[in-house]
Amino acid sequence: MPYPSQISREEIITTAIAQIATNGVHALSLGRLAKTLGVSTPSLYRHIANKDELLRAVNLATLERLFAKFASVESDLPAREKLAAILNAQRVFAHANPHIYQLAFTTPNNRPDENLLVQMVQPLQESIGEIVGTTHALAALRGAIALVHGFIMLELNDQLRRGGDLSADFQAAIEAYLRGWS
Amino acid sequence: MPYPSQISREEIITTAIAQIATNGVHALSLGRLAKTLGVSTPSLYRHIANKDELLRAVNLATLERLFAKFASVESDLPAREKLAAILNAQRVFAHANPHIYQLAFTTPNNRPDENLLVQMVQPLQESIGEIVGTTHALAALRGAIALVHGFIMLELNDQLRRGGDLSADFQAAIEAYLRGWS
DNA sequence: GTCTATATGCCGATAGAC
DNA sequence: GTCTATCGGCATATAGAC
Repeated sequence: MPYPSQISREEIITTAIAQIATNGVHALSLGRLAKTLGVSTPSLYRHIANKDELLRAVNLATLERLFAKFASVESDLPAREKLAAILNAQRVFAHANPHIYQLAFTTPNNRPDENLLVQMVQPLQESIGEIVGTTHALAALRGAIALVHGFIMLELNDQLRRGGDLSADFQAAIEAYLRGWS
Repeated sequence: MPYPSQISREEIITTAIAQIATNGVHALSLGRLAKTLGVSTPSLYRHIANKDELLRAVNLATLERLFAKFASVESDLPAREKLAAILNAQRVFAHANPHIYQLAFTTPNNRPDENLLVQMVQPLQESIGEIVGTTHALAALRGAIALVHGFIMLELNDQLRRGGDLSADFQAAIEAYLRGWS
């Protein structure tokens, strides 16, 4: 038995996610990844095309996890509460997985499939539609996502440093935004 | 005249900005930068401490340029129009300088001085205060910046791909947000 | 104090043997 | 499907000429 290692693509992706999660994307090198898995660097290329393709797989896994959080929000809540719960779930997820979250939304190369994204925001769009009506649903949806994503990005990059209760400000901003559409 | 090159720190920063602006941060290497300037790589270290310090200088220049755009907005406009003009100026700047803009707001290492940022958003904060009152000024300011920054980030990373008029949606979202605070 | 020349040790990636 | 060997490029650092 000359080469007993027998590595799998899933293993590679999982380990890559773990390394990114702890120290950021820059901490992920194929050399370190291979060493952690107990194989040599070139062996990885039997399972992944290159580093970009690996990152694309990482981002797909991230979006599926976030999507699952959206889908698990109590579906028979009033539209406004359900919407608030979804938007809050995104922020909670981002704070629990800061490096992973930012990687998924800021790398233009590793963009996932469009259909997945549309499917992902489906629960969001439905709740928004109930509140603002179908005419302005897309604009209102884009603004809501922008508000949530922008707040998260500013927080994760330490750009909101003037004290106060950031969670309270987040809630207040969302409530104001939705009030404005009513 | 053995060493006629006579390079300056300003030249280095300006050239670095140009290289980042055309092809992104990843396109900036000190080797290429030195070659463009007609000197060897180690020569750069006489003017900059390292690459991170250079990027910090680049980001400072970016924020000063953006700050200038804010300050040049007609100051005797009604608060609401002035605020809309400032927020729109940020989006225009970001689209004109996508790589530079994202670098300035997404790298945790190269964060600029806090005082500068506070000073930068001064015109913004004043307009917001006039509209929503001083009690909620900070929360409203954070939400406004989050909405604008988030929309920009989603646009620049090609995450808003379902057609429609993105500029119109941007304006509508901001108007709704401000309405909600009134 | 400015430059050049040179060196170390990473990185992603490829070729070819087993 | 794994390995060894190797490539070019990268950031960084030091020695020494002028």
